[in-house]
Formats: sequence, C-alpha cells, structure tokens
Amino acid sequence: MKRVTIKDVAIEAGVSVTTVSHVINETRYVNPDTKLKVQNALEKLGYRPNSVARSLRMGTTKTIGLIVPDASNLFFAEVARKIEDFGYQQGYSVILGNSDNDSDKQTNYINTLIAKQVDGVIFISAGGEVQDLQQLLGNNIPVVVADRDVPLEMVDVVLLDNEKAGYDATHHLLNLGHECIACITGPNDLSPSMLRVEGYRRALSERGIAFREDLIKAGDFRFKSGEVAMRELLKQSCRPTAVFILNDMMAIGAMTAARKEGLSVPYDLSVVGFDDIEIASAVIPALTTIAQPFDKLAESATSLLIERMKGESTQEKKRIILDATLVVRESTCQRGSVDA
Amino acid sequence: MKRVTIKDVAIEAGVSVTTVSHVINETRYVNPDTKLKVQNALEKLGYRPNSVARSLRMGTTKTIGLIVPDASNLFFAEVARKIEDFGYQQGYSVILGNSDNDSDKQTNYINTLIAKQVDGVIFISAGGEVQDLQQLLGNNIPVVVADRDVPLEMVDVVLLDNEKAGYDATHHLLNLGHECIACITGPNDLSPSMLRVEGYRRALSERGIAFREDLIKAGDFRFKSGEVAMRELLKQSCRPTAVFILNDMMAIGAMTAARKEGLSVPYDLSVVGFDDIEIASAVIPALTTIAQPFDKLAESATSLLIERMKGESTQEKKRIILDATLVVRESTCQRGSVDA
DNA sequence: CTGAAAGCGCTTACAG
DNA sequence: CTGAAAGCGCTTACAG
Repeated sequence: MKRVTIKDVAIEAGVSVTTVSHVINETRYVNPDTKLKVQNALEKLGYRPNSVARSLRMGTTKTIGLIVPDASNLFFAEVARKIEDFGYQQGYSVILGNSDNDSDKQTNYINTLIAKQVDGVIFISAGGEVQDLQQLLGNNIPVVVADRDVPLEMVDVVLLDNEKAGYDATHHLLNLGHECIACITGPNDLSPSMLRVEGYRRALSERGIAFREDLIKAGDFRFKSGEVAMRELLKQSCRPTAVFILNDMMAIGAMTAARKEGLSVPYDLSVVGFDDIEIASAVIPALTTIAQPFDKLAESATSLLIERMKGESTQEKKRIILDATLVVRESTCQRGSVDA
Repeated sequence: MKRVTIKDVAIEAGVSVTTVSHVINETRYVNPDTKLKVQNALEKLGYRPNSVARSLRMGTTKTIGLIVPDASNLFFAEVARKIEDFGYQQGYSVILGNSDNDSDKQTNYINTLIAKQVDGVIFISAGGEVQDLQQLLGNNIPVVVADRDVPLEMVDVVLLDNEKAGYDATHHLLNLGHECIACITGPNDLSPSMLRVEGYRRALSERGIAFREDLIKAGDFRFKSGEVAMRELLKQSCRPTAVFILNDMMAIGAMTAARKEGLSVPYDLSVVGFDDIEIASAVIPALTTIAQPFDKLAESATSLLIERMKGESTQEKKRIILDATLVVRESTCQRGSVDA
C-alpha cells in the first residue's frame, strides 16, 4: 500500500503534475473539464497531500513551537491551550515543549525547533538563558516572548503589568485596614514574581509602611509551597493579618495551612491570590485574586507572532503590556471584622 | 543571510555532500583528516540540519501527534505533559491538538497530522467518531488509544480498569456502613464514566442494595458541574450519606456545595473522588480518591506507540489495562460518626 | 576510503 | 489553457 502522490493522480487523470497541483491549490485557472478529471482522480485514489514535501519546497511549515516551563501547571496549561486554539484558527499546528525550568532541556528543544523549521516560536522562559533566543533569531525564526520577560531588546514581548497588579492587590488590603501584610512570592529570578513584589512595596511605601523582609517568603508556584510558606509566616511573633500570594495554587495551599492552625479566612487572615484559575471562585471562601487575561495573553502572543511570520509588521519590536484586574470575593475583609 | 546547507559545507570543506552527510550522521567510516575538515566547516558556517528535508527523504518525521479533548483539564494536562516527556526522551517531538470534544475539530486535526506525516498518534477520543482512526490506520500511521476506549478492534489501547476502580470506590463506602450512596458521573457516552458506574452498580448489587436512578447525576468533569449535581442530590427526600464522584474537580465542587448547605464532610457526607490530582490531598478535608497512574498511562501509551513505529511488535493488537488504587484520606468516614 | 547522482513529493517560473 | 523541468536539502545505493 504505497502512498499516492501527485504524480499518481496526474497519470490517472491524464494530465501533468503541474495541473494537479494547481487544481489542488486553486492557484491558476484550469479548464472545468480537466479540473473534473483531476478531482475524480484525487477522489478515486484517495490522495492526501504531503506537507513535508510542500514545506521543503515552500520554506514554510505552518508550524509554531511553544516552549512552556511546565504544561501541567494550570496557568501554562490554560495559556498553551489558548495558543493552540488561536494557532489552529490561523492554520498553524503547534509543537509543544516543556522546558521543566531546565535550561539544557530548553536548549535542546530550541535546536529541535530550528531543525524542524518551525515558522515561529512562542517562548515562556525557563529563566536566564538568552542564547537560545539568539539562536532562533539568528536563524530568522520570529520569536514572541510571553509572560516572563527576558533581558533582550530585540524581541517582541507580551507581558502582564505585574508591578501594577502587585500594587493593586496590596492596595486592596491596605484599604481594608491591614498594615501587617505578608507576601508569598514565586522563585526570585522570575520577572513576574519580582515585579509583583515591587508593586507590593510601592503600595506599602505610599502609606508609609516599612517593608519587612521577614514577611516575605518564597514559594515555587505549587500548592505545597504555599502551605509551607504560610506555616512559617504564622510562626512570626507579629502575625500578619493579611497576605498577598503570587498565584492561586499557593494561595489555596496557604488557606489550607491557615485553617489547620485554627485561623478563619478572611476574619483572622485576608488572602489575595493571583491568576484567577477556575478553582479560585469555587474554593471556600472564594478567593479574592488578580485575574490574568489568559485569552488576551495567548491571543496577543499568537497574533503578534503571525504578523511577524508574515513579515507584515515593521522592524521595530513591540512590547505589549496587558492589564490584570482585581476580583474581590470572600477571602478578604475589613481588618477586625468578626464572623457573622 | 541564507540558510547554510550541506552543500555549502561540502564546498567549504572541499569534499562531497555524501561525505558531509556521513560525518554528520556517523554513518560510515571517514578518514580522520577529512572528518576534521568537515567538522571545521560545519562549525565555521554554523550548519544546522534541516529535518524537513531529512524527513522527506527518510519517510519519517520523528514526530508524534497527540489528540486530547482539552489540555486545560488537569488530568489531560498531566497526561499530555508526561507523554511529551517520554517522547522527548526517545527523540520524538509532539504536535498537540485539543479536540474540544468536537468531532469536526478532531477530524481536522487528524487530517493535519496525516499531511504532516507524523510517525504515530496517541489518541484520547472526543467520543463517537471511529472514521478518524481508520483514516490514520489506512495511511499506515500507528495509533494508540489512551484513556477512553473506542469501538474498534484493530487498534492498541491503554486503559484504566475503570470498572474495578468504580467497584473499589463504592466498596470502600459500603464498608464504612453507607447504604444510600449517590454517584456523580461524567458524560454518559464516555467509556471511563460508564464503566466506573458499572463498578458502582456491581458493588451495590453484591450487597443486595437496589440501584436507584435518582441517586445518579451526570456532570461534565468540570468543577462547576460537581457543585450543581451535588445541590440537586441534596434536594432528594432521602439524602445520600455518601457520594462517589467520577473526578476530583467535580468532587471538590461537590464538597463546596455540601458545605454551603451546612453539611460537614465527612461526618454528614462521605465523598470519594477520582484521579488524585495534586490538589486532592490539599483540600480540606483531604479527598479520599482513586489514584490514576498518570505516569504509567503516559509511559505505556508512548512506549507502545514507539514499538509500533519501529515495526518491532507483532501484528496482533494489545490491550493494556492499568490498575487504579484507592487512596483513603479524610473525606470519608464511618456512617454515623460524629465530629470529634 | 570517497563521490556522482537519483530521488523523496511537492511548487512554480518559464515557455508555448 | 497546459506542461516539462528545476529545485527545495537531504540520504543512500552504486561504483570505483
């Protein structure tokens, strides 16, 4: 059972491969009778195009590479899924790679993507390594960096306004009368984490509240680390009355820890999360959080990349900064409120 | 800045492309001096292999297609991620497609995968459609069906023993003295859901407990639907004292609903979930659940597929059935127990 | 020990 | 209105 090629179709239809190609792609006028013959042959033989051959010839694969740190993290899963969606709508397939926050693995993936001649790459950094991006750029492969900034000028980026989001979250807590506000961060080398903390500091300093190192604990964006960090915070002599946590998974972990210590959220402890993953609204108490515009992030990144791949856009690089929005639910309340 | 090809390297090194190809792939002996010249040229020009050309020539793309219903569902995200992992270890890239439980989209993806000449496909069905698989098979592309069974004989499958898992979950509840046990299912046309319910029925009937239609509610595996289903169940005249819920997300939703109704889990209501996603152990009370062997599922599917792609295995199709294990935590207790 | 050449399955500039 | 042929970048059977 050999593959049927355009040549087989040509023979069957009694025309040239040129003509077959043109009727398949509707790329030049073909006499209706001839066309019909070709279509019948196509049908009869069950012809299937071979994109590999097409790609080799055309120099384009209609494929984009997507590198994420870990697609089993709900945030990235959601983003990856949307990117896949938008790409699909535009006729692109996506090759997915999990870098596992491991820069060797990331380098490997990039090399594979270059070898496979992807038309473009959407890149969520595993941190540090900029050479990988330069490899891509050096091979004329457009790149859009999403979510995590990289120290590289000549690349398009789509980011959240993390500083502002951190400020907003903290501001909300300050407005509720809290003064001793802790913060559970992500890994310190990631730009989103750093910037959210900067926003937190700005909000505090605006109110003349001193920044306290002992109220900051770093997690790794996973559930467990939120639990652990919270437990440590609750050991402090001066217990915080509120905590800003840089993603929802850790926030849920932190709420669990608080409850285990006999604290009631929000009455003893107000909690603000980050991301607004589906479960945030469902947990008890429903989580006050900063909603990330997943869709917009994915869509902006994808359409920006597609623009670049088409070579339509100008030379200068774009920085798209998206806004997050505070969603107030039940996990925060006025300091000193009492359970009804 | 033109791409550098094997030909450029050959000229630079003063040898034939044949030789260059052989040193790159280490596929025949080359005189050390010649080899060195080639390696230097490779280095100097910054040669990068072009897999597309290689694929066309070799008839293999080192790429596998993965179709999942929805990669933003934590279960599939986890499985997809592991498959990607194992594939990577074996030198395969994965093209990911979300079928969205939409059979048209699924068909589209399959067509793309065929056109892109993937070496194999791992397929988690969006339900119903078998023609898609036949297309694949008809094009000599090996397929492994995972998680959800399909009504097709001649294909490899890797499944969970869902009937037994359903039985075990229910049996656990029966042993705790429960008799009025509800069940929140997934969509009725999915084999895992159906089979788990069958196990549930078998356990009941073994104890001589009649199956009651009104204790069964269908959800869609999402958080929200668990909440809704639970609310409905609690309206029943005879309230269930226990409920078996076919995935953890719905179980968490159901616990939320129960708590909103003023019920305490597990004292008023025992809950058993399914999947054992990370958050199951973290929720309060920690969820008793059926742990799926994600890793094994992904690994079995991937290695079975790789076997097939290598043409190593025999003609006869394999059915791999994996065991799930009950993990008892805090959401279930003896019927009639009272909070300490 | 090495090379010339065919061929994988397409698209497309050129010619008529 | 249509076709012959080159060429995309590789691998490899064949020959020496």
